[in-house]
Amino acid sequence: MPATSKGPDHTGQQHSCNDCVLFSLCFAQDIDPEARERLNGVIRRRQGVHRSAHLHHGGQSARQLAVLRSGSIKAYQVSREGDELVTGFYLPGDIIGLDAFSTGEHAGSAVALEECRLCEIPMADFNKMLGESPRLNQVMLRLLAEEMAEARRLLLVVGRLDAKTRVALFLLSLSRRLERRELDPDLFRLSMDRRDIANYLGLTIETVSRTLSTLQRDGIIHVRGKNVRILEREALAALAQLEDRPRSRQAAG
Amino acid sequence: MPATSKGPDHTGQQHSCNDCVLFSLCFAQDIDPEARERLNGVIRRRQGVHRSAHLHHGGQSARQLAVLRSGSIKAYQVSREGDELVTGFYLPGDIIGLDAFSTGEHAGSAVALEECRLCEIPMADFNKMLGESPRLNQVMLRLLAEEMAEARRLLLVVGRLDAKTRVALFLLSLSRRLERRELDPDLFRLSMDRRDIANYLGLTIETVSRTLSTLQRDGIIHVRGKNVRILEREALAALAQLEDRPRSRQAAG
DNA sequence: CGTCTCTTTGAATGGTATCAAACCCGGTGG
DNA sequence: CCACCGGGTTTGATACCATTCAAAGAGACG
Repeated sequence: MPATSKGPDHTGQQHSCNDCVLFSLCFAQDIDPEARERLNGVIRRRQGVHRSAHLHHGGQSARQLAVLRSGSIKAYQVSREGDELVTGFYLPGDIIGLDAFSTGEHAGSAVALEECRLCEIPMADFNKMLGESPRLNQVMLRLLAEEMAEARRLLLVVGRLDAKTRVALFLLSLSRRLERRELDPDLFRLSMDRRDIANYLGLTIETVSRTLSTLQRDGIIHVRGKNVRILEREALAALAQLEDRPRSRQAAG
Repeated sequence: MPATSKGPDHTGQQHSCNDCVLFSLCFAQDIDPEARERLNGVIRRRQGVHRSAHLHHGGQSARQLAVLRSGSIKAYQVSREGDELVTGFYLPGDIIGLDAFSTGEHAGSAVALEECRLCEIPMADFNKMLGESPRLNQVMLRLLAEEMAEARRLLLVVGRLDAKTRVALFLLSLSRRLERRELDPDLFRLSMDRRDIANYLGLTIETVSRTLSTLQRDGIIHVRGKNVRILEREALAALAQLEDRPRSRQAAG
């Protein structure tokens, strides 16, 4: 039990993963209790990470791994020409910084979309733990493979589906993730702006806006600025799934 | 030194990674000599994998990890609707089956595009080795992170660039990979058909064909069926890089 | 020398980008 | 309190590129 008698999370004061409200979402649940104990010793709780603050930039050598505790974060990469490619959005419980595992340098950047709190694990400590715990390694492999699968899904969405389907999938995906975090899956706030959504989906701002307007006109959702309410989940899911799909042909072989 | 006095690779008879001509490309170069020794004990050399033969199907539980020794392989996933999504092409030295690390089941399928030879490592043996060698784990993490980076690159290509740029990038990428394998980077054969290329790039067969024709008409490449010769690498690279980039380019559905 | 598949080419359609302008909203200062 | 901003968002008109539909050409193989 926590030594502090305060609430388990709102204070940001608890010092053990075991007491964390996010425990069931965090990778810490999957490692041995002893490893978790060690983790507690090296984790730095950080709060007050404000909007537009960067967790890391692409190319930077990775100083730590982070788990998001509250708020939301945008992951993106910058091409040589200077334009941005949004690769994903992190929600509480998500782990940030896996992209540095290949080279030791971050492949992309991560920036807070709103006020955030984090658990940071210094890379040196983490690497030491990796060297000693095969179990932890396997958990990391699994997480990376999952992120991989996510990237592949996005590939399908971005490369092959029409605008309406992309937006529908985006909303549903977000809704599902919120639900897993025991938040309202039908009424939520988009912490990213239209530009980020458009970039993420491989569309333009105007198309995203138009598509949202269309969905609203059809009574499927209600949008007002960043606030979204899903009115007809069925209809949205229908759009996302069997919207007459362009291209994509059958397999050979 | 090999006991057999034949050539190092063409026979497929050598029984040690140390003698393999692909050693410098293979992940085996990165692990401890002892681990490599153990690897040699469990590796199954397999040849005569013919065109259209599957290495594994999506959903199948992973029986082994494989390293491609010769030939080429197509990786793809199948959606519920039955259509195929080509996620990549493997060349000699590439490792196949990392997608099974999250669930133990393959996320996608892999099929030979031509006659292939492989080194197969039974999953049971490999997992045991993983449990004992943190170094091997790290190598796997790195490989997975690299495949991840590759997927992200593809995301950029498929979701945002116009057809000409996509095709140019595809050709250049292939060319570079061949060069690393000490093959001619300017004259090669596409082992995949137009449908696979189109699917991989998120385009239609016709568009790929037309684009290749245009590149030929402009004197940048020479194409005849599956055979490609790069005539003006500079021009091709120019197309791939600073082709006036739309904010996002996506086509009709 | 047919037949099948893959590839190329042509013409028309259509979805999305683009260009442009209005709108909304929070913040600021008069 | 209101006018004035400036950013983000929405809406409209048009252009363009890739898809689609259609058909001819080229290879592989019996």
